[in-house]
Amino acid sequence: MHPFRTHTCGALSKTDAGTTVKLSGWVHRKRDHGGVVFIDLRDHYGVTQVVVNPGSPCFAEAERARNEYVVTVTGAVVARAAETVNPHMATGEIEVVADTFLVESTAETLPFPVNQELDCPEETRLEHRFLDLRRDHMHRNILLRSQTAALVRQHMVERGFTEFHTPILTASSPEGARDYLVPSRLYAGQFYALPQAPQQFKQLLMVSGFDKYFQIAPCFRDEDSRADRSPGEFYQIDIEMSFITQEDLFLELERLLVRVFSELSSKRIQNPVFPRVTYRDAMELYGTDKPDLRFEMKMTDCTDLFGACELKVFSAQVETGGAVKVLNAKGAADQPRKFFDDAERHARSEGAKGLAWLALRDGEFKGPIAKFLSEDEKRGLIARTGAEEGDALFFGAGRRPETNALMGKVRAYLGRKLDLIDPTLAAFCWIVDFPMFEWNEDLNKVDFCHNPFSMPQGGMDALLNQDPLEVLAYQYDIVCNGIELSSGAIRNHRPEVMLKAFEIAGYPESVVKSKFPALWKAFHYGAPPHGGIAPGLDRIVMLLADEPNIREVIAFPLNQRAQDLLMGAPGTVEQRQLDDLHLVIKYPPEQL
RNA sequence: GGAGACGUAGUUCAGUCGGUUAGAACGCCGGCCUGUCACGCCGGAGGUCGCGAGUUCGAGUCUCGUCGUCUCCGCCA
Repeated sequence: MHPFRTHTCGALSKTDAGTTVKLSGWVHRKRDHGGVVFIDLRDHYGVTQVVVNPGSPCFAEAERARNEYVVTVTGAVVARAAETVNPHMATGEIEVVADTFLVESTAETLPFPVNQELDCPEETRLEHRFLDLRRDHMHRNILLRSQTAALVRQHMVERGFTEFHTPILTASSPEGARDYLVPSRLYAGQFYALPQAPQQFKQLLMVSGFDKYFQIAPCFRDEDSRADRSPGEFYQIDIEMSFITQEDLFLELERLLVRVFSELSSKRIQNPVFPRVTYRDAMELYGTDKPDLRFEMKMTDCTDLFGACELKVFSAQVETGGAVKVLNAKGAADQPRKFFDDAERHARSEGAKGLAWLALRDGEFKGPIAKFLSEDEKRGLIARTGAEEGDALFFGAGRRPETNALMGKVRAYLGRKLDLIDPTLAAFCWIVDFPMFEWNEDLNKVDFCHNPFSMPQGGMDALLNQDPLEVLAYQYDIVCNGIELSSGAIRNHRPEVMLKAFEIAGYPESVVKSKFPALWKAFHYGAPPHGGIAPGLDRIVMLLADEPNIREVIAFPLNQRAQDLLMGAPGTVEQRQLDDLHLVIKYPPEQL
């Protein structure tokens, strides 16, 4: 038919004037003047203005064109007259005067405009994702994702890492998230599971003597979604190294992230050597293990100031072992009443009964609880929080963990509302020294806090001689701008230490052997000390693109209810397929 | 599983205290227009106000239920 196009719509310039080109693309916009017709033709590379003059034999065909028709045009590149140059357009110095104009395919009325970035319901966008991805914004996000993956690969290979492909059909793992199961045809009643992460495989590779592993690994978890958590599947930059310390791993990952963020975003990295914050400090100062360090505000523990306070909810905390935590919102005293009301409403929506506040104006504390505080208590507050004229203090009181969590939410709210967050910053930090164990309230027993395969700090000695709830692990998180990119750990490569750790959490030797047969066996044949991390690719791209929602950086995401409305997944299958897999469907009562 | 916000034309939205025939912009269809670039001008079509009950003389508007979407909690070692 017709040969492949000779040029693209993004790169023509004055130097091409006089040449004949063949362009193919989508009708981005049409301006029909009756006489002359202008068509902005768009392809993957950009937009070029095509001019169709009334005398042209293809004039009638061009007038037929509508938005998003696919057309092929041949014609001469012509330098525009000075007064018709469009400075807002990369190709604005030229235009293509059409000799031939072929409509390749037509388009129905669009469910949403492609040529402008208008908000429209996400459901509509996902049902027409192929159109949504044509839009400049999404097109750029998906390109950025590709560039990120390419840069990560290049960097890791340059650093001496080897890329692996680990199995997608694997065994169900007993702990962690809910698995996606794949029924076995050959073995009735048995199932594969899609990997929640290649965790055990990468550790086995360390035992196999590959000492620097990486993989941009698909991971599958059957858990509910969030704005920064896609349902079903996501990608991790999975990394594991042998013969390293926690600090070695930190330096390696800092090198990668600093490079990715410097090359692919305009954000300024707050500290190229990421601050280390202990888990305990993170909870006490920021009320979360993923603090947004783009702004400084920390909470102050004022529990002991209020032992004799008239406010029972304050004074009670000293006796009951709870906490009174205070945030100083600098300069917020003059905020309108609505600001404080909204803060309280926000706190209530987070499950708190109330949130107290004081404003320091004209040298005096003002606010609903001011009259209950003694002069000593007020002086103590000023000394403790550094409150000055014009500041506002926010109080939370109750059980320590819940109060920390609540005030963490309030801190995030204040950061947003008071415009304290510098959007041009990338503020990374390491959260270190996670506890090895925690108290499980439901089961009334000691349980693993995070990954049972982490090495306890102090090794066997710590497990034998310390209160289990005091033992820390070589377990860490990497956080950026309040988003957790990954957990990681120096692993426990010693079978006897592993056994002891599981014993403390109440699991006998038989459980370790039966639940984790591969690692258990491998660690008996010379296991190197090793550790790693697996930052989420989707979340990194989300930060690079400055998107609030992870679905904006995934070409074909599931919706919040884990459905793909475009492809129709999940969907029912033929009885024959069920028979092959030895499956009988047991419907819940409401679906019968 | 729980909570909150939202649901009006293809799309984004307005719609007053419950009151006549539910509006605007963009898009779509038709006509006019030879230099626009978010082209312009004229005309037209397009609505089960998510769905179902209820209150009322009268419901887009109030109440209840339900469905859907998003956000959060639970969950995500």
